Amino acid sequence: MYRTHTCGELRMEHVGQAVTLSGWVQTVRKFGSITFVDLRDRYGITQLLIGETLNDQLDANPLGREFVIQAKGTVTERSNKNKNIPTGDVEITISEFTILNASKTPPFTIADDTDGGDELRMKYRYLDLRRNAVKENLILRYKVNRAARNFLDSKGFMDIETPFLIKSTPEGARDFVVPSRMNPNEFYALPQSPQTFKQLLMMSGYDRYYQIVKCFRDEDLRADRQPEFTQIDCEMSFVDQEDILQNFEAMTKFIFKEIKGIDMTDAFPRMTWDDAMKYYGNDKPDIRFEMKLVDLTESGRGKGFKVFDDAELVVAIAAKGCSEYTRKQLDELTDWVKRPQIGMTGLIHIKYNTDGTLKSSVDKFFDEAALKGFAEQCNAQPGDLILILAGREERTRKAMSELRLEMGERLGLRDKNVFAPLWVIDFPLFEYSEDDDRWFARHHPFTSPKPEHIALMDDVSQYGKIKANAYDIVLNGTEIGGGSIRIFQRDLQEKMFAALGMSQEEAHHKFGFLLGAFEYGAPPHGGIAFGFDRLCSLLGGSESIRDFIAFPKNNSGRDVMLDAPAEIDQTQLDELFISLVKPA
RNA sequence: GGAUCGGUAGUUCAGUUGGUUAGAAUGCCGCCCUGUCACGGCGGAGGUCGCGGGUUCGAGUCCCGUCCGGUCCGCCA
Repeated sequence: MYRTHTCGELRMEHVGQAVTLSGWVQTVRKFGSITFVDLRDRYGITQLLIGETLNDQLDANPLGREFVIQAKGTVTERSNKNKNIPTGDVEITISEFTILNASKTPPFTIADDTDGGDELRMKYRYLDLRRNAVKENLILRYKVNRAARNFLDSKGFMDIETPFLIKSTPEGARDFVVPSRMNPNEFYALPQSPQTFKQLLMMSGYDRYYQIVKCFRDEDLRADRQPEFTQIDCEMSFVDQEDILQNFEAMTKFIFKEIKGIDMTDAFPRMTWDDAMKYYGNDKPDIRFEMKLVDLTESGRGKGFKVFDDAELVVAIAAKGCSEYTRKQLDELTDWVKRPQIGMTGLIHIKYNTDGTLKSSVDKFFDEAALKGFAEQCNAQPGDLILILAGREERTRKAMSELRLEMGERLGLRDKNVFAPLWVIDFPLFEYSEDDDRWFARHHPFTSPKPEHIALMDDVSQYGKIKANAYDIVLNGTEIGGGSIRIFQRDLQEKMFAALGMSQEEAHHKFGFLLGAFEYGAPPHGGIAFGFDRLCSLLGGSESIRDFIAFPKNNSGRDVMLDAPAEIDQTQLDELFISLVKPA
């Protein structure tokens, strides 16, 4: 038997017991004839006391960091207790120890405050995973997983697996593809989500389905995006949008209660997509703070200020208590909006001084009364700073959305420990792409239009006005989930494909299985999918989902530990009838 | 595809307008130490300054290219 206890469980009540522990050497502290060893495993750290009688063995086989050892001894009360660790009242007086495996000196210290940089920790991820900080994140992930399953199980949802080797779909993200050896020159695709399968399961009568499942999208990465990621994927039959919102609001509350002990008693606020865009400039508002966007396009015109007169959009925010900003701070903000990622040409400010006077960078064009008018529109108070951007509508709204978040950050209004959920509803069904000169499904092609908007589908000029029964759940400015009520009638689905520029033949070729299924009794249904990794990172207070994935990939989609992706043998290529073309 | 920041000892970093032998902390090795828990004391080893080219009497430092990593834009139904 390698161990009788773990390194995290011995207490005063165990004093006198003979125990055997196995684990990793965290540190060795030698004092001449006695030696202290901190022994670590997943459960904690226990101090070993190696006395004089074992000195010869210790001298012959010195212990180093990360050696795996087994130690036998007696639980003893410490003379000097350590209040910082749960096992700090006791130590094990060792009578016998065995080195099970030696270790090289690790490239970085396995400690809460490691000295290792990201790159090194990723290369030696198996060592990084020994660290408390990372371990706690994986434990959190496991707990969120359990909580979601417990909730869904209790509501009668059934976990059903769906295949990973499927067919490439035309819309959406780029697919990862897998060549088929048995079907030369043909490829599987890895699922971007189990979307069509879960709909088919509804048609098969499994009216409450869920899966915590990997999805794959071959797009460029970010701190919160991985090429393979995990969704809590759900679908329900015989439900309308309200049923789904209620059910998954309850699930979110359950998870917060289980994981954070937070009671979210109030109903989640709901905001239409139109309002989200208007007041926050994006479809995932961070509502931990107000600072809403105010449209000054009309009121700014006609005063001879060319920047406003020529702008498609003039938009402002009022930053609370920032009227004392210095020239330097304002210049810095101006540089911030001029960065290529934001792409504005300038920033206009109005200081609403505490004495009630107004001072702006455009005094030449706007008198005190006009400035006061702006201030009133922005609901600004003396002491506030009004920031204004003007230009092309889409870019300007986006830039102001970013500036709002930046100001929120600077003013400390984005507290990680405050959780502000909301539903964004009534998304547009379609989105126009200038590049492709055609309409795309904003959510996906299976999303149902609002019934009262179905008639508009006959007129392309009205496409922009059609709203969908689609919804996102947003937490602190991050989309943590989204879904829709689906189309379940063949004719409407065909209409949808047609609207997306797909010929009847093409639609049948790509989605014939789904259209066919609609003809054999498809129930009304809808669902939602939560971004599991993001949810975990939010609950764990981190910006990066990589911290919550045991073996994540880097920015370039590489696994630096495995050094994947990698070339494959010519034999393998031959089997797959694949020949390679060198990139230009 | 683009922007931006970084790459110097095992590790985390410093390194001035280009100028003597490239430093610190920590880790590692050796010796000492019976109550430490960030142990302590003394001593020691440890460098292809990412790589290639250029400018210069002289490059860690300046220029060009390239590779690697972080963050972001585009992209991600």
